[in-house]
Amino acid sequence: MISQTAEYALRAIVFLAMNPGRAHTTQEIADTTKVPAAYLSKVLKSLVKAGLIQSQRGLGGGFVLSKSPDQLNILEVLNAVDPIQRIRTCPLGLQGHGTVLCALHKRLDDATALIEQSFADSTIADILARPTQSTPLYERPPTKDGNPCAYE
Amino acid sequence: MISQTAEYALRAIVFLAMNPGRAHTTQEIADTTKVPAAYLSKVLKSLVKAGLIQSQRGLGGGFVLSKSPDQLNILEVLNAVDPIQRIRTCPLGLQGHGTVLCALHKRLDDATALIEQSFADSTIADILARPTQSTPLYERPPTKDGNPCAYE
DNA sequence: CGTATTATAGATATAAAGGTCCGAATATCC
DNA sequence: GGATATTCGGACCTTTATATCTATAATACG
Repeated sequence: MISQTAEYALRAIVFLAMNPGRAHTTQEIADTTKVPAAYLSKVLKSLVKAGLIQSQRGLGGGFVLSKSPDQLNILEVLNAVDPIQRIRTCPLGLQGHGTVLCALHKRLDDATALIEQSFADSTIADILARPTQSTPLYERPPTKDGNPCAYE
Repeated sequence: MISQTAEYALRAIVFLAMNPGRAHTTQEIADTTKVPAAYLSKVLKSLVKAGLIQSQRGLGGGFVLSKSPDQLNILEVLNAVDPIQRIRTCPLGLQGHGTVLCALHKRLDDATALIEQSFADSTIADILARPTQSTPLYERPPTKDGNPCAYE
């Protein structure tokens, strides 16, 4: 459905949203989200480039969200690493079709639009707020002192 | 959104649905649908294995649909070559989560379900019936005698 | 200033998807 | 039966996605 890279990006964003107040290093995010650290580093770079997170080098450095979780939706995260492609012209390259899609590709693009809208409508804050039996990314609910990484 | 392979499979199925009555060779389908013939051959093999189309070797052979276009939906075609994967267990492998997904993965699976349903609801016949300005796969509308390949 | 810490950049390796090729099997036509 | 057309099965190649590794630049702290 979404690429591995997009999945990793979402995990990182959700982690940062759940742990605000200070910067978090690649290693720290990687450990909790169970993502290969070296690869996560690349993904985070893309997120910085897209302006979704900010980075800080050196001691005490790491990554923080650029904006509040209720102002950030899933679609923005996906588009930063692995853009959802709408079908705008005939994939067969037929001249007569031009920008008017045939029924098949219209149907496929409708589905794409559906997903696009669905992701645009759900913010990261929605995910954090959503009541479920298990906390995102964590084995058990975070501790009161806000340091969930003490677990495991 | 969907893989290249899935796109090719759909083109082939739509082509066969639009040209019933006789078998069509790999080359014939490839030419019209603008798909590399050698690769299409592989895709068609998958469709035969899944039971969506039937093959016939030798002179006059080729491929035909196994069932009527109104009994065949897009989801079946996709699942034959590139199955849509629902998220059933926690991708992080967290024990405490088990089969109950956390909010993030619940959200992603909801989107997957949305697409799955959307594709299950549209049959190949729907696509053929849908009025649009351009005929699926073809530069111009098929001729009266039912031989659209005369074009180009 | 020197050292530890951390992101950044780029080269390289591995796996999966996409694509090609060819010989064998099967069917039709004469 | 022989010639021809066509799928089938598998080996092979190419490109892209995923992942790792190493060196470098920026920052903080003493």
